[in-house]
Amino acid sequence: MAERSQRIPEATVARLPVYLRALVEESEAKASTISSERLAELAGVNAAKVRKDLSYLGSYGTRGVGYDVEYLMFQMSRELGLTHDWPVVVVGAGNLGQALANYGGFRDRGFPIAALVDADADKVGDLVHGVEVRGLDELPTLISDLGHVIGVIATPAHAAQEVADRLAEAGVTSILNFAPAVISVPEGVSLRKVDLAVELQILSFYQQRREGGPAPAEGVAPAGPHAPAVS
Amino acid sequence: MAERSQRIPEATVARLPVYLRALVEESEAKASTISSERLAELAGVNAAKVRKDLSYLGSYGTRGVGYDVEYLMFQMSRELGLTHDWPVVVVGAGNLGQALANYGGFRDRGFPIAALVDADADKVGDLVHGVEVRGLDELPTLISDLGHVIGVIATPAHAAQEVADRLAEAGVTSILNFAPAVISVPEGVSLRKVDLAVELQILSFYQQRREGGPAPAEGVAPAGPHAPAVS
DNA sequence: GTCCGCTTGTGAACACATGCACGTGAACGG
DNA sequence: CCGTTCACGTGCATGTGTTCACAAGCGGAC
Repeated sequence: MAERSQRIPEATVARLPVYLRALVEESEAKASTISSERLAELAGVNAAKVRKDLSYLGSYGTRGVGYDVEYLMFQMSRELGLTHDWPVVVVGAGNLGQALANYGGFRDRGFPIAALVDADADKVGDLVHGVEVRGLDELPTLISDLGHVIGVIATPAHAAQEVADRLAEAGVTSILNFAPAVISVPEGVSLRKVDLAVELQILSFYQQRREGGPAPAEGVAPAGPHAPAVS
Repeated sequence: MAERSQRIPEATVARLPVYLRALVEESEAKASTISSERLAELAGVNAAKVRKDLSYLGSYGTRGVGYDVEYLMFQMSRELGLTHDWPVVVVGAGNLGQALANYGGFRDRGFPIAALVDADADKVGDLVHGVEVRGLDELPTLISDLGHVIGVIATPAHAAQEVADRLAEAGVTSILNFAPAVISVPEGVSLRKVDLAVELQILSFYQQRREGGPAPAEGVAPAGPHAPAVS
């Protein structure tokens, strides 16, 4: 097993970081081995899923015993590409962009904020948590200096697609989009999105269901004063 | 059809807000009808999926023509429970909590920040974007005053589970968790999570794959420069 | 050396989601 | 009034993900 190039299902990939975090906790608690059941509890999933997920990485467990915490952590970090830091370039120095730069959690987890970029000339030169804001046209230089980076889009929606284009053009192949807009990227570029308003709306859907289904208003003309503008 | 209580698949629910946003854009562009193909383009999915998703809401389209933009927006808002505002209570007035309070995008979309809560007595009383920071023990009062709210956890990981417990106890049934921790909630409470570090780690996985698979280090310690890019 | 209990690893069944392909019904032109 | 065109709605096949259940294998006891 441990077929190096075997494809790992997307759903599994998304859970690996959660397992890793649980392993770190368990490691700090001085545990040397961990069972799939315990790991499942910490990760909030069921044990069978843990075993299947881990089996994609290889047969790193010992029957009757469990998994060696340190060894599994190491293998998982390696698989996730976390054996070295990935510099992060944040585009958009507004509220969110600044909050991201201020948040120390990224550096601690191997994702140092290497640059903060904004289109607004007034912001260029400002210092945010020790990082100087750069102009948007410096992007290509920055990125070729830094090597492989992860690009984060924290701009208003209307600017998101252009920023994505520029990032891709500059050679960035991993992009995390916080802007509330659907953007497209060339083949070979990974894109993930985090849309806070969408998350709230999904919660709204389920809450409203629990309360007895959609409002009864049925039939009549679409015109009239209805829902608040939701964009 | 249009069976009110028919279950809508989770994957579909997660796309509805994206469709809604696209519809708002299209509406602002003065379009009165829209085809599944156009909507698919705007939402970044394929047309068959759009039609299947919309069919769960009811047969609101017209064959040969498309969907009436305004009417569909209305029905979708209703289904998502967006016909009225949902006040949001943010717990944790650190970096992220303050950024959320400052971000105007939520209010515009029907999710006004109604309260900001923190355990740190030094922060209580501060004003953040016009919202006064309250103490954690005021939570029950706040929530019973506000009615149905959405709770947002923006605390450090170690505090997340306790905050979730307190929110649930106070009657909150929709929680969005930003803390990098797995938390559990009672039956009947919806929980969604946004974990920025996890997103970055997922991107790291795919980027590292593109570069030629995990570092070869099989036996022991990591370290050392990794494989060159293989594009 | 053998047995026993424990936990992994995985085949198979099931559930869920996606995408195709085509039937269906509405609008419109002649 | 009929035929053509268009785009929706949906049955079906395919693919992806989850869960169950159990054989296989390891470690420890004796």
